Amino acid sequence: MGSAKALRDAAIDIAKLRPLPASFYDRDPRVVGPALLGKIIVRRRGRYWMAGRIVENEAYLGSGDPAAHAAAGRTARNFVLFGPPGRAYVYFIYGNHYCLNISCLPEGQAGCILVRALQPLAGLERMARNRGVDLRELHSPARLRLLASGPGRLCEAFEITRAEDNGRDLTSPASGLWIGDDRHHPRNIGASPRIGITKAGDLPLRYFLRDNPFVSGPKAPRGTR
DNA sequence: TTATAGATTGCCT
DNA sequence: GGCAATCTATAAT
Repeated sequence: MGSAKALRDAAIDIAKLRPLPASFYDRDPRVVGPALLGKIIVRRRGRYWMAGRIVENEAYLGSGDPAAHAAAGRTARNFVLFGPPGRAYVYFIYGNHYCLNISCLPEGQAGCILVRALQPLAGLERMARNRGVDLRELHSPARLRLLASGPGRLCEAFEITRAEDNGRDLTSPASGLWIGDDRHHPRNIGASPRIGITKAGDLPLRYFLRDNPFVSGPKAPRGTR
């Protein structure tokens, strides 16, 4: 199968991956967002594992960003945002979906990156099972986009939940959910307003890889700049 | 191919 | 009680 070959190819790359240190995230989200494009999220579940390249994300600032969950201050829901950098902030939305964020800035300062879309690299069969996608249709580009193109979709594909993953340290492979640097530095980064928010909708804080087919949205990336 | 509504839970006011 | 950093099915073009 082609997907089996893709898994083997990706396995070689994953072995070389080095986890991004906490210092990587200890910066302004507007810096971390573009820097995270091209980086690889790895999920290990026992002897199974999955990996995907970050192709789209959004920056949320602390105070001064009315669209951020941290805008109203620290609560039981968002306390991870005020903790150390490089931790998973997972929240539940619209009664159906989880979304994965990564805390930025030093402890005491809120700010994060919302991961919006991944390009599946390894473990495609398990992602397909998690997402209810027919394994026999994974050769179709349109079907592949259903795996992890969208913040809710990628959490379902990677088995990310608030109960299990909120607060998880993403800088250590031992945690089973971490982000690696393959030293691939993409060019051609686009920016646009953030998706699905009602406040501060004009700020261009959404970052994506231009021309990458796994960026979320009906077809082409909405907005450019 | 695009537009619209419905689902469904938990957080915050 | 209202609403949300979404996704899917269904309808209409």
